[in-house]
Order: sequence, then structure tokens, then C-alpha cells
Amino acid sequence: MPTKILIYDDNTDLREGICHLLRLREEYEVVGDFGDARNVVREVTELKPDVIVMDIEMPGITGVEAVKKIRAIDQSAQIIMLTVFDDQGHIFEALQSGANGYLLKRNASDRLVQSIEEVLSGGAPMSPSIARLIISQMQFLKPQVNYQLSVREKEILKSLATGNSFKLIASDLQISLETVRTHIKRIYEKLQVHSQIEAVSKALNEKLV
Amino acid sequence: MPTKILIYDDNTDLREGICHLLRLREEYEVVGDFGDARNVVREVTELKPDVIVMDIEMPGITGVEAVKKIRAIDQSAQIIMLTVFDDQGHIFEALQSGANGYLLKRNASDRLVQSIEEVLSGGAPMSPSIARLIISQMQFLKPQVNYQLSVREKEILKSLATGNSFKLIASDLQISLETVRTHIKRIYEKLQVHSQIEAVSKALNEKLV
DNA sequence: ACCACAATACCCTAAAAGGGGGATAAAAAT
DNA sequence: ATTTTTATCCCCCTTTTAGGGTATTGTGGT
Repeated sequence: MPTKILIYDDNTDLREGICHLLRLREEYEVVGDFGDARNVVREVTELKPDVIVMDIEMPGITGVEAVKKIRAIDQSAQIIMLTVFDDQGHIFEALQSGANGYLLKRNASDRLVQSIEEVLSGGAPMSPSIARLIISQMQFLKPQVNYQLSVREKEILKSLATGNSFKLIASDLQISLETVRTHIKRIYEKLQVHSQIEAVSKALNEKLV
Repeated sequence: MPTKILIYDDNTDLREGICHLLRLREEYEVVGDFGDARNVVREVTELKPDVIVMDIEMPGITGVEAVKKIRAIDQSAQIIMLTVFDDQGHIFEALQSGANGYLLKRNASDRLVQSIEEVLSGGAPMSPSIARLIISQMQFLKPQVNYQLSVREKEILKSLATGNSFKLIASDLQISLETVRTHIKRIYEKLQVHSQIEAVSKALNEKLV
């Protein structure tokens, strides 16, 4: 049984180019191609594609919105996003909404077939510049300053950050309320803050919890 | 000028295999290969490699620690991690500490050369299963529940989450402390919490700020 | 005209948290 | 052997939050 593919792109030339490209291979069957995603839910329901190639910039509803709608009704279809932009906003939104891969149009022609194989085998094809963007995003996720909190202090800060009151922390850890207070005072000193919220917001933002 | 490559892997067979593989290509020059990364700082300083292939599991210091040390002295070398594990912990730590790519050993032999090209041209080579892991991690990042907070309430919650006291929020927004309190009460109702920390931790964790 | 809602403001009381001390015992570091 | 750090506990007093009300205004919808 061939792999069923559904294509969305408002650029007719590109769309047809992709169709032709894929029709050269008998392991693929292009079950549909559309210039907009207004009826994406019905189309996906009826055509049951294995792989969806989705342009991001389209009239009517955007590719990202389309992905959200698809994911609401189908979690198994593999979705490859296609775009000319490699800016963070689009990429993150698309990937967070449930896309499986993300190709720049300029890489599409030589990498699409390979990418289809890749999503089908459980991978996540991305154009190199996109992979790099994602990774740099992650590095940026950890500035990591060391405030030299003791083990106990970290424990208490963690508990505080999940929303526990001093009282609760005390009974959780089987220590007196006063002890919790003492630890908290030291934590405030070390983090240079003066209240719970500041401490918690600092802890969560700098992910030292 | 050939691309200078430095290799760390405690498995001698694999390490020599990689060396041979790369020496077949005259555009690469393996400037060193080591079974552990104890002297990584000195080695990198002296050999000035363009690309470093770094095993994660090594005696002495781990690949992740080695990457941190390298990044402290050199931001331009491209680092490709090599590992047998594809668990989240290792991957995130490595990427966050500054690695540029992440290959599973089982993919290494056929993808290493390609991956070296990729890091050199600004990409981020990853084994498919790793790319998928990272992406699923991102999707997991946004559960998004709608608590129907009003614009003003969101504003106040946001301010609260950055560590501001009621007083500060009041003077920031030029409203009375009591009004802030009223808003906060409603926020608590809507989020179903009973204190600042709970609200802030919920807001930050579910990133509704 | 009436209703729902968001935003504003005030009152009272009780609970929780913050800031300043001081103190002790055990473990770790010097 | 002595000092430092860590974890534990207690006191006093002030400020901030939480929970319970009630009330006024303007806006948008019916």
C-alpha cells in the first residue's frame, strides 16, 4: 500500500512541482493538493493521509492553524511544514502545535523525499538552519548562575515554587515552621530577593528548580 | 587548508574506525584522538580543531562536562556529540551546554561525514530519534488551558509573576491597593488557587504569562 | 431600559510572611 | 584541633496577603 500524501500550498507552481516529484515514485500516492487549508478538517478526515505537506503562509487560515485543527482530530498523520521564513516565531508555533518536521522551501526540492522517509520512520526532518535555531534556543534556556544554595535550601525552594506555604513545607519535611523560615531567609539572602514571589519567579525563570 | 578534527571516545576500536574513515578524505585532518577528556582544555587550546567529535560516556570526565570546559575557552569549534543513549537527560544537558549536534553511535558511521559538513555549514545534525525527542519536548511545552482571565487580570498576574508586591502593582498601574486586591481575588478564583506563589507557579508553569 | 461584566474602591479580621535578633549540635573544611 | 557551614529551633514585631463582604462606574449586549 503506497504512502498517502496530502499537499497544501497556495503557490500553484510549487504545489504542482511537488506533486510531480512525488508521483515519480510509486511508493507515494498524492491523494490531494489544495491551495488553501480552509477545509483541512474535512479533507484530512476523508483522505486519511499518512503525510501532510503544509505551507505556512496561506490565504484564509495559516498553516499553523491548520496543524492545530488537524491535531485535534488526528495524531498519527505526519506533518511537514514548508516555509520561506526561518524566523523563530513561526517555527516554534508550528512545532508546538504539533508539526513533525520543518523545511525551508529553498531546501524542499532536494530534501522533501528524504524528509518524508524520515518522518515516516519516526524522525523530525529540519533544514539545517532551523535545527541550529532550535538548538541555540535551548542553550539560551540555561544561563545558569550558581547561588550556592545548600541541598536543603534547594529542596525548600523547590517546594515553595510548587506553591506550598511555609506551614506545608514544614510538615512535609517534618521540621518546625521556624526552621523553614530560617532557611527561607537564607535563600532570600543568597538570591538577593525579599519575598516568596521574587524567589519563585527567579527560581522558575532561571530554572534552578 | 583542511578541516581540523579532534576525536574523544573511550572505545579504541570505534575511535580508530572514525579516524580511518576521516583520513580517507583529504579535506579533513584528524589532529588528535583521545580516550578520555581529562586534558581537553589543553588539547583544544593547542590543536585548535574546527570540529570536535565527543563521546558522552567516558571515564574521568564526561563528554558533557568536557563540552562545558571547551565552551568556556572556545565558542567557535563545532562539537558533535556521540552517544549510545537517546534519553532526554543526556541530550538536553549536552545541547544546553553548547554542543552543536547529537548523533547516536548506531548512526555514526554512515552519518558522521555528512554531519561534519552540516555543522560546518551552520546546521545542527541530529539522529532522527533525537530530533523527534526534542520536538516532542517542545510540544509538551504548551498544554495551554484557558482560565478566562480578563486583560487587566492577565496584566496583574504578569506583574505578580515578575515578583512585584500588591503595593508595587498598584502604583505601577496607578490604581488603589484595594483594586489590586480585588483583581487578585478574582484571579485566585479563576485559577483555583489561594496564594501568590500558587498563582505564580501555575502561571509560569502553564506559561500563561 | 435593563443586565452582565470588567474595573474601580473601601471595610474588617485573621493568617501568613518578612526582618531582626540569638542559639545549638553535627558535619565538613581548614 | 579549630573554624565554617549546615540544619535545626525560638523570640519579638511589622508588613503583606487572604477571605469575607459591599458599592460605584462605564461598556456592550439584548
